[in-house]
Amino acid sequence: MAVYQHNTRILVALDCIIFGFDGESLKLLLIKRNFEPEYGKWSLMGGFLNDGEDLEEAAGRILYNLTGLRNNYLEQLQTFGTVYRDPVERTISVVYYSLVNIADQDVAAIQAHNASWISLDSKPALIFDHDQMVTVALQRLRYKAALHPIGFELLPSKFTVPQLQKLYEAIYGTQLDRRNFSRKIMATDLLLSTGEKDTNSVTKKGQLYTLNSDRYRKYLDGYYTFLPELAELSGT
Amino acid sequence: MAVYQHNTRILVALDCIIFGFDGESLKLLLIKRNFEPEYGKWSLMGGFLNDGEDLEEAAGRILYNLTGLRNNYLEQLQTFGTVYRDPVERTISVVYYSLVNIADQDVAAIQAHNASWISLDSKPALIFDHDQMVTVALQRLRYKAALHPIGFELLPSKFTVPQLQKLYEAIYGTQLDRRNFSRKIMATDLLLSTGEKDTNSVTKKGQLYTLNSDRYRKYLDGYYTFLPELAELSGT
DNA sequence: CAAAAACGTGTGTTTTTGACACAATTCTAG
DNA sequence: CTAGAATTGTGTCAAAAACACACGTTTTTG
Repeated sequence: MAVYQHNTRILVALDCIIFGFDGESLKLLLIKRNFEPEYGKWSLMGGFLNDGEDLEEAAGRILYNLTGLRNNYLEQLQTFGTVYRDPVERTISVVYYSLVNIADQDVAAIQAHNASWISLDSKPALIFDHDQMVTVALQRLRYKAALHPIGFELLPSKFTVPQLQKLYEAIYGTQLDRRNFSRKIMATDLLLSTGEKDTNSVTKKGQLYTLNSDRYRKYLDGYYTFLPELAELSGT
Repeated sequence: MAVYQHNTRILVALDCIIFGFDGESLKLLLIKRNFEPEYGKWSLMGGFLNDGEDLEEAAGRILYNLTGLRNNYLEQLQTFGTVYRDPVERTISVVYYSLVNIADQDVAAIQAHNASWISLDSKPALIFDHDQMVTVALQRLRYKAALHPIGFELLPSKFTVPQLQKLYEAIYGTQLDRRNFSRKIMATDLLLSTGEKDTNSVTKKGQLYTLNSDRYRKYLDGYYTFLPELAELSGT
């Protein structure tokens, strides 16, 4: 087999940023490392690209190992490649982010990896450039969720409108008007009524909806400003 | 120096998608290869990541070699990493896209690389997965240009509103209403009047504006729907 | 059974969009 | 040197969307 001459081959890692939502706050699945390097510190879940493995496939494998979940929302975020980002050896890292329904997790797999769900508010410092990765991922999540209905990926298959609103409020760290939010979401025709009510609620039980997946796919292609009030320019 | 054991090191390439605008149509700077592999075929400008070189730095180097330009708009698009994308040897490619003012190019450097500006409409087939890269880049450009004022990067420092409109029409392949477009752009306060007029125009000479760079930077952070009519869902 | 908490729907005002009219500038043809 | 064609600049108005609030309903708790 022919090869390219005179060019350095380097390590290719993958890191996964795994978002979840517990009904109150946005969470990350992080690992307290019980292995080297950086034993004892917190990091993202990661691994190396194998021979004969596509990038997307490798990201899926890493996600599956940790959560037991397949077919989640998984999107390439960005590749990080400054020279000394990994002090052990030069390594570039292709970072993916994933949105999972926290209820579907494989608790045993998570414990086996010494991982836990941490609120973004109380996130510890992470190794290498993983903090920067999380920052970029959160930006991307905010960006995409304002224009595409990907928030549903973080909710159970049946959910109420107020739950969805709490999710958006957690993602953006703001308060939204309940009535306008409801009208906006309903206008998309993305929700299918199940007729059931949320039995977990303490007070009035909200109506449970499921996602209209045909319409969902269409909304992923185009874009729709779900939350115009979030478009505000940061500097003004 | 410690190293990670048992993991394959692979080649990391970079490819650059270089967009330009000639006043009529959106163009790509493509290379007719006079070197192996795939001698004689068309491809993107690319290269390999060097030791001691950041990814962003490498992309900038490749762009500079071809165009003689630095400090252009340069953004990482995505990393392509299916196993057999390069038949010579497994290689992942970190792809960047760049927006350049076509008037600033270094003609000698471009000729030396056997490159030319090709309209997107008449783009030849490219090697490997470069066609797919271009498709993704165009999607990204359309996405970003609808929400951030990055179109200006493709224009000369002084430009008229009709020129800007022609650019948007080329990016999206549609016709826009002149009067509504003007109102929308003016409302952003992004344009600074120079008092001069466009002497190249054949008929009525339009007013030349420059970009208000302070406001420009703010618009890059947040988002603003420059062209709401482009939000239409592809499937409906 | 009264109060508190959360849910669901409605209404009016303001802002933005989208469609279109008209006047002004500049070159060219006769 | 003037009429007409092409293009640029500004304005108007109706419809749609966004925004700010009001009110009634459901359910648990004390």
